Order: sequence, then C-alpha cells, then structure tokens
Amino acid sequence: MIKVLLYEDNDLLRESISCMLQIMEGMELLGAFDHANNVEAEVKVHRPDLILMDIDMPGRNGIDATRLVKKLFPEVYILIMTVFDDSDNVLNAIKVGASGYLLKKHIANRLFDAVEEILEGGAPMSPAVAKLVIQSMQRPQQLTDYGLTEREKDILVSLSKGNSFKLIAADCKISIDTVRTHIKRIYEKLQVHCQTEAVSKAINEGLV
Amino acid sequence: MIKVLLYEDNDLLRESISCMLQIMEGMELLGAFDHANNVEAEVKVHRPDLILMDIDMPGRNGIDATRLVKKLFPEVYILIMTVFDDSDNVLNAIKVGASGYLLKKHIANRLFDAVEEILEGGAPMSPAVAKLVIQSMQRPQQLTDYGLTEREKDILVSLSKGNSFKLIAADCKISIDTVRTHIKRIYEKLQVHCQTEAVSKAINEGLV
DNA sequence: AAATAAATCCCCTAATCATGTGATATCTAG
DNA sequence: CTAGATATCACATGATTAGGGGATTTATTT
Repeated sequence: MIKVLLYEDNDLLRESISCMLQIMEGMELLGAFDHANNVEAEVKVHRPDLILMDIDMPGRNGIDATRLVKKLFPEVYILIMTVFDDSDNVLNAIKVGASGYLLKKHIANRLFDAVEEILEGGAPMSPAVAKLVIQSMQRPQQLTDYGLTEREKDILVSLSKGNSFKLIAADCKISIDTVRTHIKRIYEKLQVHCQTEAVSKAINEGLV
Repeated sequence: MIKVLLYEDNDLLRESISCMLQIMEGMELLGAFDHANNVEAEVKVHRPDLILMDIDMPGRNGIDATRLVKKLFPEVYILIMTVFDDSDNVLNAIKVGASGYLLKKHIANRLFDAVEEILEGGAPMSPAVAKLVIQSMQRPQQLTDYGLTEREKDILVSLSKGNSFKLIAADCKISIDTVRTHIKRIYEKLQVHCQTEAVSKAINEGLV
C-alpha cells in the first residue's frame, strides 16, 4: 500500500482528491490537511511514501513545506498541485525537490497516471510546466559572445581555471606580454576591469 | 496544415511513422530522410513547422542537426525520438533547443498527443526523460559549503562581483586588512590560491 | 575559567595585475 | 594593394594581491 498525505487548503478540492485517492487501489490516505504548518510532525508520524502538495496555503506555503520535508525525509515523493504556472513557482518547486508538478485543471484526468509515473521514478508534469522547465534550460545558453576571438576565449577559459598570467602564457605557449594584451581586449569587450569580474561574467553567461 | 519533416535512419520505423503522420489530419509530411547530413538545405526548401528527429543516425547526429536547425530557423519545433535515455543525450538535446523528447517505445501511443502538445507550446517528454531533466535541476544545489562563515560568504559574494579589496572594505564597512584576513581564510577553506580560482569555484558550486 | 571560533585590525615583502603606448607579422576582404 | 582584424611581443609605472607574521575583542562551548 502506498501511504499518502494531502495538503490542500480548498475544502472542496481536498475532499474530491481524497475521494479519488480512496477509489485508486493500492493507495492509503493517511491524512488530509488544510495547511502545512505542522508538516514536519505529520510526516514524522505517518511516514508517507507520497505527499500531494498545494502551493498556495495559509501560513507555510507548499514550496517551503517541500523544501523542509525533502531536507528531513529525502525519500518522500512530493507531487505539487497548483493553479500557478508562473516560472518562479514552478522552477523553485522543482529545485527544492518536487517529483512532479500538476496544474489543478489536469488533476481530474491525470492524477492517477501521475502517481503511477512518480512511483515508477518518472516526473509527471503538465505540458505548460514542462515547457517552463525546458525553457529555463535553454536560456542559459550563451546569449552574447561579446565578439571574443577564439584565442581570447582560450585565454578566458584558462583564466577561469585560476591560472596566473604566467601560467596562461606557458599553457598557450606565448609570452606573458601577449597574455596581457589579450586580457586587455577581453576587458574591453566584456566591459569589465579586472579578472574576477571577467571570470564571473564569463561563467554566468556561459562563455566558458 | 502543419508541415513536417522526418529524420530517422531505421527504414521500418521511418515508414511506420510516415504512415502515422498521414493518418493524423492537419499533418503534411514533406519529406522523410534516413540521415541529417543535408538538413540545412532541406529545411530551407520545405520550411517545416515541425521536425521529428532521431538521434542516432549515420553522419550528422540528431543533436548536432537540432543545434544547426535551431540556429538558422529558431521558430521550427523539433521533437526528438530515440531509444537513448541517458542523461547526456537528453540534456544536450534540450539545451540545444529541442521542444520535446520521446523514447521510441512511447512513439506509438504518444506521438499524436505529443505533436499536439508541442503545437500548443507544451513540451512533451517521456517520463524517464522528464525525470532526468528534473534531476539535473535539483543537483546544482550547493553540495558543500566548505565551512565558510556568513561573513566570509559576504566577502566572497562581493569579490565575485569584481570588487577590489578596497571596495569590499568600503562595502562591508571594515578595514582593508580585515578583508585580507577573510580572503586568506576563504582561500584556505576552498583550497585555492587566488581570486579567480575562488570566484570560479564559488560560482560553479553554487556558493554565490 | 579556559578554550575555541569568529571578526576585527596592523605590518611587511615579493609577486602579480591594470593600464598605457608602441611595434611587427599574417591574413582576409574590399 | 590596402585597410582592418588578429595574434604576437616589449617596456614602464603604479596599484593591487598573495602570503607570512602577530594582535584584540566578543561570543560560545566545554
């Protein structure tokens, strides 16, 4: 039997999800709560396999609750159910350890499949949610290139590894003065004025 | 009519997918190829709305092809279909601009839905694929903290912005000598020996 | 009460970096 | 062929950083 806890502040929805769970065989609903303020104690007592978690609840929200539960009981699966499909909520919930993310409009016809997917190690997501996740991975591609030449990129990569000018020179088999020149051009192109800023920018913008 | 191109080196599979597409109304298959070596020209001629792309093909693989197409024609949707569900292939395909990722075992019963989802702006993924994507987002949490104190983290953050010791001192309202001391401790704890290495490590390990 | 960790400050020296100016050799495109 | 971009090297000056000392204050722990 899969042991389940439910957190959902809307009485109607909580009731109807409870009903759905009772119909699904192999599921055992151990508790249904309208807030997550005591989630720590409740999880400790019931030791669920799966938690269905709303985001928007009075007191502690579902994301903080998820973070907390995952920190204390990493093995618990958590499926987020919410009306929100804005990028911050979605990405934070996932970063914090949610196993899946269903929009409420999809609960009726996907909850059953979603729970199965989770237990099989999958990660069910509403299409719009999946889209946000994919976009967040696609964005961090290098947007600007700042017109750096290949050689300048070499130098920048070497610099990012913490190499001194002397070491970069040795690495690239050029004189230290040439390294200096390249670095100057890099500073100009990236609009920075020191190593740390260049490295920081390079890493954060995916140049290295 | 949705214009579609298909790249798949397995003759049988290519044929059967072609058939499926012909059954789906609103779909127009403009071409089906067993390799992606001429993908650039083919896309230029046919101007498809959607490309179904295998990964493992002779010559240019599906990921490189996806990268190329997305660079030249960013508006084209690309759905990856493959037997591979290893993390490198999946994550790379997505980073490179794929709109969805179906394992071949799911093509038969999910292709239709997947195409619809894509056209609606969604991102269809096989459960195992979604799992990989989510895991890749959950990992980059900070693993080690290196025992840095709060103050040291402050300094490190300021350093990462490209501030000189002098500026950090002003920022934190402490003397430059104190900054030096903190930086020394940071170097010890991170096991580095200069600013760039510290910043690089800090960013890459999620400390800042 | 003593020990420890954290944050603060000070001094010194050698090494490294930032910045400017100038020069040469190649290669590509107009 | 000439202008421009790229890669290379040189020199000089002042500022900044690395790495080595040592010291005080405040909290927290033992």
